[in-house]
Amino acid sequence: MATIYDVAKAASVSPKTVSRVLNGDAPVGKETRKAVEAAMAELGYVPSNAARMMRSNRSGLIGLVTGALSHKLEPMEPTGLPDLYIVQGIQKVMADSGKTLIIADTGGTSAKVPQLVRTFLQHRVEALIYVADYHQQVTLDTGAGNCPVVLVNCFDAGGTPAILPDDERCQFDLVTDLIRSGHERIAYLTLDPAMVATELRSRGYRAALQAASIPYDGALEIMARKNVEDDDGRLLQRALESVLALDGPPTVICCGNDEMALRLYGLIRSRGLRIPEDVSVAGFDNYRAIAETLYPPLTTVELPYLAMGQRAAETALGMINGADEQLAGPELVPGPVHWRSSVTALNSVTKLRSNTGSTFS
Amino acid sequence: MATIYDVAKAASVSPKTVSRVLNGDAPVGKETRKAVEAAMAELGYVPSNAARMMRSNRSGLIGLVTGALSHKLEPMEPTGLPDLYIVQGIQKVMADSGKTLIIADTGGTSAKVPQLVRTFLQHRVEALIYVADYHQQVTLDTGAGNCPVVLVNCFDAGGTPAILPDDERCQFDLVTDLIRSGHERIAYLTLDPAMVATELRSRGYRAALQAASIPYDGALEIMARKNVEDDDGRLLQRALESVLALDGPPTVICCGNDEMALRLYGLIRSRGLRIPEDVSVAGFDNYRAIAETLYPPLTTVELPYLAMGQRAAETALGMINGADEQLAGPELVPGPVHWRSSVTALNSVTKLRSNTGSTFS
DNA sequence: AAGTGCTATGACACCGATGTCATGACTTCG
DNA sequence: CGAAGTCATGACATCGGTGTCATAGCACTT
Repeated sequence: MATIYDVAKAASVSPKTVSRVLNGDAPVGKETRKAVEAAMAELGYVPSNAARMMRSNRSGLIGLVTGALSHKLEPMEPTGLPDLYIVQGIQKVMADSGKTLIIADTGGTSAKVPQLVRTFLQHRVEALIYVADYHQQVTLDTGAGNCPVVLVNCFDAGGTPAILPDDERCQFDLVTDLIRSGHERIAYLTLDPAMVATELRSRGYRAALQAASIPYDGALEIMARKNVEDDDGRLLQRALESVLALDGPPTVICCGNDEMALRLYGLIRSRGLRIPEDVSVAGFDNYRAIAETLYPPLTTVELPYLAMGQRAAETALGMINGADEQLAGPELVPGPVHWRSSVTALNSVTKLRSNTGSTFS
Repeated sequence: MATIYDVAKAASVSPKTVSRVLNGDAPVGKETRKAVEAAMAELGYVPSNAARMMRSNRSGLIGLVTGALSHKLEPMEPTGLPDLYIVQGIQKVMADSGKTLIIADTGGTSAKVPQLVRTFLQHRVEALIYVADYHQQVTLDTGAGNCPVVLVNCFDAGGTPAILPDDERCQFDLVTDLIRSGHERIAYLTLDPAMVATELRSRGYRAALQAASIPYDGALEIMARKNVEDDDGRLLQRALESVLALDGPPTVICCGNDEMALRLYGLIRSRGLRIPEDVSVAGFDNYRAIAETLYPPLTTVELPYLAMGQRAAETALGMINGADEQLAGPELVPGPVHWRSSVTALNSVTKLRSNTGSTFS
C-alpha cells in the first residue's frame, strides 16, 4: 500500500506538505495542492490510521462488548432484540461523530470479558461500552484502567455510568392510559420476578393504581412465566383461568411481554371470548413482528432501546472529551406507549387521550 | 498509558527484552522475565496494536459493512433478521481466529459505502465483508483495491466471492417433504416476485412438483404480498379466497414467509377452518418468535444465515492467507426444514419421514 | 532601505513497537 | 587451552505519519 512518502515523491514535494494537504492545517499553494491530490488519486493512497495514532494517541475506535450476537443462538428468546436495538443506537451516534465501532461478543460467557477488553485496549479504544441483553446487575471485571466505561441495560455496584430503561415508568404510563380509558379491573400477568425488570414494572403497575385511587388486588397480579423451566404456557393458562374466575374479572389483561400476549390471544379465543370486546389485552416490548401483525393489533409499551443506545454513545463521547457533566450512576430513559385496538375504551375519554403525548400507530 | 519503554525502565532492561517477553520469540532469563512481568503488571501495560502494525502490516482487523443495524428501524420488516444472524456467524469465526471485527452501517444508503470502505482501509483491515439484508444483486463500488472482499446474501456481476442462501433448494426440500406426507394439491402464496428469492423459491416449488410427477397448476401459485404498497393483507385475503374456491382446493398452503403464515392463521380461522385438520400451513424463514409460538407450531424452512456467516468468515480468512482454493463467484448454502404440527400427514409415511435428515423440533 | 508580517515549504525528531545485528558471558568440544 | 556454539541482552534503525522549528520569498509599513 502506498505511503505518504510515495505520494510526496510522485508530487515532488516533501511528505509534510502532503500531510498538510490531507489535514488542511496549514496553507498550501494551489498548484502544489493540485499536484499532491493528483498523486494521491494516482497511487490510490489511503493514510494509515495506525501511524496517525502513534502521534495523536487518538484511535478513533470505540469498543463495544455485548452478548447481543451470540445469545440469540440459544433456544430461549424471551424478549425481543433489545441489545440489537441498543447497538443500532450506538452505531448511529458514533458514525455521526466520525468514530468507528469495534465489537466483540462474549458468546454468553462473561468470563471472556477481560480477554476482550484487553484486545480493545491494545487497539487503544477511546471508550468502552458494555451492553447487556436484559436489564440486570453486573459485576464487570474490566481492568479497563482509565478508559471511560459506559454500561447499557445493566448497572453495577460501583456507580459506573449506566443507561437503563425506565421499566417502572413505562408500566406506569401504560396502566395509567388504561385507567384513563375507563378500565379499573386490570390484571397483570408478569414474567419471572427474578428479573430486575419484573420487579420494577410491578412497582409501576401498583403506582399507577394508587395514583388513580384504585385499590390493589393481589389476585390480579400473577406470575405467568418462569425462566428456568420450559413451561409451555401452562403457567399462563392457569393464570388466565384464575383471573377470569374472580368475582370481579379483569376488563383488561396486561402481559409481561408481547410473546405472552400472542399466546394469550389464542387461549382467550379458545374460550370463546373476543378481543377486545370481551376482554382487552396489552403487551410489553412493542415487538412489532407480533404487535403489528396480530389481529387486532396489540397495545403495548416500547422500551427505548434505540434511545438508550444513543444516550450511551453520547455519554461515552462526553467522557472522551472530558465533559464535566459526567453522570455517576444510572440514567433512566422512558419509552412510549403504543395504543392499538387490542384495548377498548370503556368510556368516551379516548379523544382526551390522544393529547397525552403517547405515540399512536 | 504505559509504553514498552516505561516497562523497560521499571524492570531495568532494554525495551527489546520486554518485547521478547511479550512475544516469546527469543530466550529470556528467568529472573529477567519475572522482573519484566512484574513491571508490566505494576504499570498495567498493554501493548499498542498501532505501533505493532507499523512494522508487521497486520492490523488484526476485519471490516464488516452492513445495513443490518439500521434497516430494522424502518416500518417494513418483511423477513426475520437475516443479516443479524449472518453477523453472528462471522463474529464467531473471527473471534476464534483472533481477529477483531470492526463494523460500519450503511444506514440504508448504499451511497455511504465508499466512505465506510475508506475508513476501513485507513484502519488497514485485512479483509472486507459486505452483508446485505436480503438476497439481492449489488454493484459494489468498493474501491477496495487489493483488499479481499466477500459478499454475503448478495452477489455482483464481477464474480466477487459470494455466499448465498440456497432458496431454491430450501423450497424444494420443503415441498418434497409435503409431498412425501401425501399432499398433492400444494398452494404457494409468494412474496413480491421483484425479489430474487421469490423467483428462486418458485423454481424450487415447481421442481419439487415435477420430481414427484405432480402437474403444475398456475392457479395454486399466487403473489400475496407486494413490497411497494402497504397492502394490509388484502392481497393475502384475496389469494386465500382464490385458492380455496378452486375445484381442487389445496390441502396445504405454503407461505412466502412466517409472518404471512401468522396472518394466514387468522384468516383461515375466521372462515371457521381448522389448522391442520382442514388445511395445513407451511411458512418460510423459521422466524422462531412466530413459528414456535403459534398454535399449532409452524412447519417452515430455515435459511442458513448463521452458516452463511461462518462460511463467509472462513472464505475471508482463506483469502487473507492466500489460499489457492479461492472461490470466484457464488457459493450456495442449504438450510433445514423444520417439521412442526401445522402440517398434517395425509398418509402414514410420517414415520418414514423422520429418517430423511430434516430437522424436527 | 530596513523592519515587520504573512505565505509556502522543508528538515528533522518523535510516537511505540519490532527486526537486524552486535556483543559479552558461558558452555562444550577437539 | 583456544575455537566454536549457545544463551541472554542491548544498540540502532525502521514502520508512516505529524508536531516543531527553520527558512525563503514576497508584500506592506514607516
